[in-house]
Amino acid sequence: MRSVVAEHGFHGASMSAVAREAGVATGTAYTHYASKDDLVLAAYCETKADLGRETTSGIDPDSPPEQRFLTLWLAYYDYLRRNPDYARFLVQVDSSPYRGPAHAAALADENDALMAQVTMPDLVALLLPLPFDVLYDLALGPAVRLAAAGQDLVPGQLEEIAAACWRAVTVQS
Amino acid sequence: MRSVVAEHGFHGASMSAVAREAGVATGTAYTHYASKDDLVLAAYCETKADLGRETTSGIDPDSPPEQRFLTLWLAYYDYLRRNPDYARFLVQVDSSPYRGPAHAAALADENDALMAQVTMPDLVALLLPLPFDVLYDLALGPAVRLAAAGQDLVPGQLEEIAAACWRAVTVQS
DNA sequence: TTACGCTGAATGAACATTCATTCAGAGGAG
DNA sequence: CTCCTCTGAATGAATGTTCATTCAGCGTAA
Repeated sequence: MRSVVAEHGFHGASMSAVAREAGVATGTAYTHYASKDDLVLAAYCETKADLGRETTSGIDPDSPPEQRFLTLWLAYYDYLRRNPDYARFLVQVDSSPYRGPAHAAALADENDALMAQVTMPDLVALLLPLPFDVLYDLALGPAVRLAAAGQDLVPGQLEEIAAACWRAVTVQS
Repeated sequence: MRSVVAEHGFHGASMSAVAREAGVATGTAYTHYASKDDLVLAAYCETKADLGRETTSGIDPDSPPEQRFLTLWLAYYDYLRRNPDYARFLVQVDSSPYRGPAHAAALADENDALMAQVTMPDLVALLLPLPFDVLYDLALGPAVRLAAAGQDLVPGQLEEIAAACWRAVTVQS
């Protein structure tokens, strides 16, 4: 599902196309998922969970909030740059009507390593008083979209952009 | 088309739904547009053209580049905040497979007031050497997505975010 | 043998597109 | 003015296609 949506959008992501890509028969999808929506949501949750796990594991919990954010941002970009289909899938879900249900399902999953990171009080204290979705869009959203665009950036640029994202969502001292 | 896509996504945007929203019969759409894709592209071009025109008219060409950018950014947000359907439509096109054709069609339209603004040499000299799409995503993309989210921001926050966008796409002195 | 997951053709709903038909109104003749 | 004809945009039911979903049956493992 992630590959087909990444390549052809939700338009071109028929269940038969998804099953073909997965190397199984059309009906097999329905032995694992109740419906197409269910499959989309499951793919979203799985992707977000993997992403959260992979990108938070290398963060030193004792470093200052800005440092933790920058490490997370770069890990986000790096993981999605290596899995561009995931990035393109996430971007499309997040700007479609699946966005609401998908976020709800992802939160319900819990065990979210990313959530644990971004709700640490010393970091929260620095954030602008905006809804979580808006903060995400401004802070980590650019990493996802940059990776989805498939544009290679030199390391120095990446860090500049990550720093700009940090400034965008924190109160300026 | 813009309203229906904004509300229900490309999924829910059947030609009959679009025609109903427009208050005409299904077939009438085809007396004006060759196909559904043609209608989507036309809606995108029209929206982008309106947006460019409305948001660049108040810019003082003699002010410094950063000032011009900030004025443009705030006008962008303001116009789309007043037309949230446009914002939601643009966001969905820009992360779908329509993105490529839509950008090509919008550029072919020319007469683009926005293009004239962002290709002024004194501004270009300050920008990071990145593809135009990437710069747009980092610089004005947040204004579109913020407006699409429908979140009201206090003026001070807006200007902070606009400034962060400027820093994200320009070389840091 | 049973049990079970996988298969892919079959099904009916929904879709984009077409086209025979309608009809408001423009324009010319008387 | 009235009457008649013509025009072409608008109509919406009909068409053929594609889709999500189902299910009877197949192969395999125990």
